[in-house]
Amino acid sequence: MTEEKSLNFLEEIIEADLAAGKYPDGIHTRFPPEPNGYLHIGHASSICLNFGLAKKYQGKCNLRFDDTNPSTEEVEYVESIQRDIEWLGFKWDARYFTSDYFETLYQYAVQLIKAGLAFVDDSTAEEIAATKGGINEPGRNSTFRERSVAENLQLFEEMRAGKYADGEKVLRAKIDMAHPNLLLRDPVIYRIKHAHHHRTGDAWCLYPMYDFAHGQSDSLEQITHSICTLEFIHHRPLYDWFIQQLGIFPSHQYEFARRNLSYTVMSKRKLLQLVNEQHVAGWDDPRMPTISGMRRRGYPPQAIVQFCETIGIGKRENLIDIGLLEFCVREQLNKTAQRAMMVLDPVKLIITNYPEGKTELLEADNNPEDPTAGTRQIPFSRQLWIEREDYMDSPPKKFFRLGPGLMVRLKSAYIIRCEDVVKDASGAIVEIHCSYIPESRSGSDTSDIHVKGTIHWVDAATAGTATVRLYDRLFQVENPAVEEGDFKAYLNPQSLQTVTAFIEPFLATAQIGTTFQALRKGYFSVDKESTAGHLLLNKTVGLKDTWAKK
RNA sequence: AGUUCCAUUGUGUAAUGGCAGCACAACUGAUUUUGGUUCAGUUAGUCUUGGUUCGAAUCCAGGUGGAACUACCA
Repeated sequence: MTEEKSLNFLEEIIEADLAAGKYPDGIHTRFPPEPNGYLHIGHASSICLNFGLAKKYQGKCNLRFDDTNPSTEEVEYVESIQRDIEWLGFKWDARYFTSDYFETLYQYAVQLIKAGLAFVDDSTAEEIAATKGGINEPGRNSTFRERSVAENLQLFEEMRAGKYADGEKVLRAKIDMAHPNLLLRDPVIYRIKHAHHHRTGDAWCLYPMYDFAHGQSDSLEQITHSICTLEFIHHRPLYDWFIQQLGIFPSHQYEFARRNLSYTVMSKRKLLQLVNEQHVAGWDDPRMPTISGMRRRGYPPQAIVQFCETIGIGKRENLIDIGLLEFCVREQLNKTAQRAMMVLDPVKLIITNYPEGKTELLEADNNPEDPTAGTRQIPFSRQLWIEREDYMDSPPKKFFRLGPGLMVRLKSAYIIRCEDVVKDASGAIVEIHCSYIPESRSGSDTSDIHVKGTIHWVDAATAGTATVRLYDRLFQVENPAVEEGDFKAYLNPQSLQTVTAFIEPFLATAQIGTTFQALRKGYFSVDKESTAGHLLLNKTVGLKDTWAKK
């Protein structure tokens, strides 16, 4: 018996269906984004679920763009969505657009009209809302509800032909105005919209509503398991009703709880607002919870997939600790990232007993977690840059760095002892003077001195510079969505800080998109706007820091 | 208030009538030329009240708490 991973509730349903022989041709899922925004980490969860389930059970998964609302949908979004799915490592079996089915859907509507199950309503949107009733009162039938089939057919045809203005008429399903589920109170299924569609152009001025398009599209593609988020649970009776009345392939809808991440927002409306009002630099700003933002920040796709698998799926409200995502990112990067030294907040360190003008090359591991990564050589000389926070005038106990008389090892180099500091008029430290121990050279240390701390450094003579964007959480509160007032009031003003850092020489040629670990400081990724003469880095995530916590 | 859904350590998720487990987080300790990694360990949970049962996180009933629904958005 091998150890078996427990099943989530969807896997259980699928295995039961398969065991019952319901789907001899295998299961078929789909990922159905609306091309009206960029994909975010919540979508990644759905992508992993739909594509993952298809793969696990040797089924198929389609990509279908749910493009029934031309006023918000754009080609730019279609392209970004495809790019993101591919980057995550998934391949769709077929790609469709709901707009591919516009003619079929129109014929389905005609079929409903003929069966006396749909009617053209001349009421305004306000009138329809007013007669809808509420959660505690039934709605009232529209005065147009009893039009003849012939009249409905003719009016619907005229609607398609463009005879009416936006909002003048709608097609509604005829179900039950007293139904406790508000969605079944004669829902609107077609509305007039004289708008240019990104794919069908001006061929239509009539567009189906989600409820009249989604289930039928699933059915046309023979989707067996149509997985969506919890808020669609009330739509399921409608989904089933259309399929049943139309007598088409019975796809079934299943719902799971959307994933929420702490310290960010996940609604496309809010993300769009952040972009439009320039609180961030764009959909792919590294602070955004979008797939493209995470890619630009340096998150490896495997980390996102691992995260989605780790959090699993369920049906309850949730707020997942962003720390878990960061753990997954570190876990992936730790195994693969090139190591390098970079000083973010520099202070000059002078090794007083090291000869002026001398430079030697020292050997350093490219990745201690991966012996095959080899080593590289880094220059070392009398003047170095070290991190300002690695020195303290009066250090507390257990501060394993520099202070008056204290010793540390310079990573891959020598052990040094702090002898003196030079301060300016305001008392700020301008230079730290140390002596080094020649026989403590890394790899051939015969000094027999053991120090607690090791710090990173960069040779001042050969250092390059880089502009580094340090990112922090986008919001100051755990769950901006539930706070009072405008969610933007909770944005973290410190979410982006830019510094100029010193880097060891080889980093200057780092390619766009590569992510490396700056020793002791975290992971950094070369931004797409980086140029040969000007290195631009994004902080991907810091290292776990058990010292800073104290 | 009507309908629907949900409730397991701080967070997320398992246990499908039979030992409440896993991951993250937190905390100890060991190792470490990254206060990283790795390793060993600790803390901490079944919303509540009844019922069924030899036995309930699981089944039933009531309560409590939370969420969703009243767009010509998806």
